[in-house]
Amino acid sequence: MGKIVIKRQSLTEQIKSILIDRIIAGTLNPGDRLKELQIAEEFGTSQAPVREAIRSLQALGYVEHLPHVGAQIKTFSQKEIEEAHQVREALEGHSLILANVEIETLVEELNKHTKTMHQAMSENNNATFSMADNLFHRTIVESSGNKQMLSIWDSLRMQLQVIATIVEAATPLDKLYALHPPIVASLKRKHRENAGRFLAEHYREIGTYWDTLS
Amino acid sequence: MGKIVIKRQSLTEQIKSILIDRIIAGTLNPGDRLKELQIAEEFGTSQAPVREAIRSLQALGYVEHLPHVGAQIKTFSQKEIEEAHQVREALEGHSLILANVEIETLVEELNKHTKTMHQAMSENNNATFSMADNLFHRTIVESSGNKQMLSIWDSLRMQLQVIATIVEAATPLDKLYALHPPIVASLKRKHRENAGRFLAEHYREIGTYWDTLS
DNA sequence: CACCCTCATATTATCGATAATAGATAAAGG
DNA sequence: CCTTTATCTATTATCGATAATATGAGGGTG
Repeated sequence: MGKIVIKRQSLTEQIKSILIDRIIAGTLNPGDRLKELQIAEEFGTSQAPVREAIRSLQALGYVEHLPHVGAQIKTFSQKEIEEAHQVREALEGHSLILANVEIETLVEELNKHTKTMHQAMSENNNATFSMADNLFHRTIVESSGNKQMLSIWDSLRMQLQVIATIVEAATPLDKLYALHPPIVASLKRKHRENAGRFLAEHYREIGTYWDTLS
Repeated sequence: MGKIVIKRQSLTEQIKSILIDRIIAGTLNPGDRLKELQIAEEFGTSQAPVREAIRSLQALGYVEHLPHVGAQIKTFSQKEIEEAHQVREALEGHSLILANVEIETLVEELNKHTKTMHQAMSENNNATFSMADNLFHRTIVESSGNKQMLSIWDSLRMQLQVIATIVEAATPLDKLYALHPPIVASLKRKHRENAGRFLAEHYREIGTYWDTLS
């Protein structure tokens, strides 16, 4: 029966998602402090669920927590961002080898995303481009059929989203776009190792752009 | 001055480490429930720090939490263990490519661990073997100079420690041992790609042993 | 002026108590 | 005898209040 399930979410969960939304939306910026009681007052709750929400944001890598001092939205050093890129490259590269699904299906889906990128590029729509770019890479990891791998990949999203926006604002989208079709093309020919090489090339280039910016 | 710093750790931290110790030591087994008030009573604290400690164990992947039901030590399915292996292979493989340190130094350290393994093997000391095996692989990831990669690798320890013990108890240590020297040998000749291949071989074999056991 | 205290203040960490919930058990109805 | 509904119980989730702590301001001292 199509009974509507009203999911009673705990306060902690609700607060957590609101805070995450704010971080992603940029209402909360890196460096901002999260004061438990202040937030509690805003939501009309006690300190406890806010505190728990913050701790769980910490586990997700959104905030940094110092004992007896408090939490603040995490700022990412250049080194950390480089590291995150390397981890992603490792995961994506290995996913290409594992790829469980039909290569055809994977290629098709990847093509969908490159098309979106292409479209966004011609409209100079950075937000859409960024999203499609993200989905492209996520699709690769998804194809491994390894949930943990995907969840780890996702956990790095926060750090990289920041820089992605910056890089994509400062770099010609066509150059970024051009890094993707070769990967798909290699896959289409079932040359997984080659696809891996183009993936490495992709990350090498991103690194270069990032370096020139910072 | 050599003044001894008594680190005043928060109750949460203390409880957390005690619980982790118990999980690793096997005092707490997969499936066991963690009841907040019961643990609180044992430690003579209130519910709050226990609850926080448990949530942080959850973040670390040691326990599973169900709303309004509670937490229990996580049990790992075969699928999850396989996934964890794949993630480790991805990270180690990419670390071999990144390896920042002098290859010589790396080779030397890896040799140290293979020697320990060899020694433990001849004494049929599974515990030592397992530890050296672990260190061997951890050293590889460490050599990448990527802290996040190492910390993710570490986070998979829990799941794999369980199976490592089982596999190593049931598989001739010499077969397991034999999988490592080729990796070092390739590295010594600066053939990183080859080293990667032997690493893949290593994980393939472990997977085989694991399959026959379950 | 630099340094080391002391104290005030803002905020986290912890407490003990209560409310809310899931799951088990018993009762009711067909 | 089975199914559904009500009640009970163990436990988590949340509350409001208090204790403990870090940080910064001021004030004294060399």
